[in-house]
Amino acid sequence: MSAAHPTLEAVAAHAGVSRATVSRVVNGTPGVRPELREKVKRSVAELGYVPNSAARSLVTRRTGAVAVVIAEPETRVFADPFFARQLRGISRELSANDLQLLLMLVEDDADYQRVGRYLAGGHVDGTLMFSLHVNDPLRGIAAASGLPTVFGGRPWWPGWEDDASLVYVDTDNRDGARQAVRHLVDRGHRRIAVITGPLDQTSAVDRLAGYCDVLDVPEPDPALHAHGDFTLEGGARAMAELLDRSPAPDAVFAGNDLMATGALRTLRARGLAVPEDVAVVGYDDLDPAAWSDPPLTTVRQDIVRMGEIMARLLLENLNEPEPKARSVIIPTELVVRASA
Amino acid sequence: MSAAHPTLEAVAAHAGVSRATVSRVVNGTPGVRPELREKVKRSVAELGYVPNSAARSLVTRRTGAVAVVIAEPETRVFADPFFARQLRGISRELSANDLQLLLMLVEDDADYQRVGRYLAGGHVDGTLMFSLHVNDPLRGIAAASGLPTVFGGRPWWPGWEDDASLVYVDTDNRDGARQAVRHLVDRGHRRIAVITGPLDQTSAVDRLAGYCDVLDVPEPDPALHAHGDFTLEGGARAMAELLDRSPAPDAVFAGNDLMATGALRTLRARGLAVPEDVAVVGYDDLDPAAWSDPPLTTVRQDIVRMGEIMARLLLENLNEPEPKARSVIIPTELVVRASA
DNA sequence: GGCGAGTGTGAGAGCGCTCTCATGCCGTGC
DNA sequence: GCACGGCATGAGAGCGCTCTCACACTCGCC
Repeated sequence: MSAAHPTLEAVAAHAGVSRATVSRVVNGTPGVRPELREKVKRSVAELGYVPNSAARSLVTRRTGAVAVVIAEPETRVFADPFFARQLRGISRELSANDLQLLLMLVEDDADYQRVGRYLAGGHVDGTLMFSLHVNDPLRGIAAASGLPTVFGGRPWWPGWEDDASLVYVDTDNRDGARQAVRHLVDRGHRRIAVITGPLDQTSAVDRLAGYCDVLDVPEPDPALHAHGDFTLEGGARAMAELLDRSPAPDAVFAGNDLMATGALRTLRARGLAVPEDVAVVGYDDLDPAAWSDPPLTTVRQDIVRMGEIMARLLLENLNEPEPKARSVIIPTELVVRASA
Repeated sequence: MSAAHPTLEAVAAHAGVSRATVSRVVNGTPGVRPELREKVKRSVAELGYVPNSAARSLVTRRTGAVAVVIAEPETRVFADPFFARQLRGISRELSANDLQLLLMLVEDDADYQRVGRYLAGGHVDGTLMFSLHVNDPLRGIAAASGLPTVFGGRPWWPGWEDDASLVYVDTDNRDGARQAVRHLVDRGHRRIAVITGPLDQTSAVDRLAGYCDVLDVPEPDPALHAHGDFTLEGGARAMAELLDRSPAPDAVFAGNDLMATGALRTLRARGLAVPEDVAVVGYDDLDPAAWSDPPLTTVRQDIVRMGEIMARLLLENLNEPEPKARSVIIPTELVVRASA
């Protein structure tokens, strides 16, 4: 509990130099004689000096903080460790660059307004935004704030492709789906069905597109397409629907592991063997995928890395006034287990 | 992209009053004629004035930010939506009070140092800390920072019970376990086994204590006690161990849902019926508990609320120089499903 | 030996705000 | 009619820092 917080002034007096010199040493600005530099450093250590960030950012116009805005429905945030992983990656990268992570969870309209005001108030240097909503206000909020922004997940609003200043990071959902479906094709499956997630989310849409790519169709055969909602129950229900059609599919690509697990449940209930009667592939490779019975063949995406890259892109934009960072798509990888 | 950020000065000029008056209006300080107050408010709105927090906190010595420090092994943070929920609760409460949430994830020793320096630097008004580690450095870091601090989860270090200034929030693990085991007893089970989590975590220890309470023993019967690690595999293994002893248990209380699910798997593999041959109770009531086969009887804890209460206690300590907030234990609730 | 270039250091202004204190105005009471 | 208390307002200092600019000093060169 040293004597409160010493100021620059105090350190300067202690070291017998001017405030300016101490400032230079503290900030690593060149142009200070090495011996003086050492002396100042000793004083800093001795007094336990820590710069006052408020005073600093008052003059530098830099806050040293980045806002992470998450506008997701509860379900999604809680359903999987997605955000925990993402935050881990972001946190790593930011703290390596001495930036603070300000977390803003938005739930209702009032939150959007609060976030908007806060960002416009210049309390942070940049933002990282997460949202799946088709036409989320975050896009406008980010623009209005004038802050460098990186989006998590491919955005989806009218004309986004033409917005050259837009930077986002996403995993390669489309290619992941391609790998999954190609695997099924390679195993000799002919009637490959698809259970899609909510088609107002880019991840679900892109995975469906990958499925179509491999089968070389513009749209899925309605007989082989069932709609799920990324939940286990939805997957179970969709699988039941598919089985009730004839001829029944001999393989299923589910939009995520949860739905794949639901499908497995339905198959077991009907006495069908996996993968002999029906092969199943999931998506995400969350822990439960390996625990399912049989263990799930699925697509893995590196979420921690996605967070790191988002932070890194933002850092680039922070330092260059002219944003030159471009969006990044993170590759995905098929993990083959017993279910297909 | 309005004309940069107007200052107090600008608003004052626009409204034809002094800086001091604008400040009074912005901060809601009484003693301004209503009509003047209105006029100033109009100017604020018109110019889109937002106070500069750096300048403000430079003079008030308040930062308007709270650090949330999470020092948890990856596994734990990712294994369940615990922290997402927790953060949701904290975030709600903080933003309702116009406080920012600064998230600090600590992974290695360097992180501890960084956090220590940061907190000691007075960049935040208070901290919320999470750690399960027996002797986590966070305790010392919190003390050294001199900041109001609330811990998440019962702390566990020598002499913590005598530390009157300590404030923590936890769920009532012990009573939750009591409810679970009492339920098994009430159903007529006689040989009730327990699968514990890692006994260097308070939650695992407290749940074991609740088990002992109901059975009225100082320690679990070694024949009925197996060690797990809060993972599915661990639960499966522990269940196998228990079944290999004789006489085998007719019920199992697992320290969490993951281990309970593992136990179910082993039981199914051995052709035993649940709950007829062996009843199973879990703990946590995460989503997968309801999806298991059969659905898990388990203990629910209100994690969002835990976060809210942590934030609320911190707020009290922030405003009262003399900490008077006391720790809070959140009640738990048994959820009866098919497994017991 | 004098001059310019180069380098290291200090003085001082000012970032935007809060808050104390002085000032001015009104109404009340004798 | 004058003194006084109370209330609304403004002037100004100062929070701790950065950064520009002026100054001092050293060196090399003609």
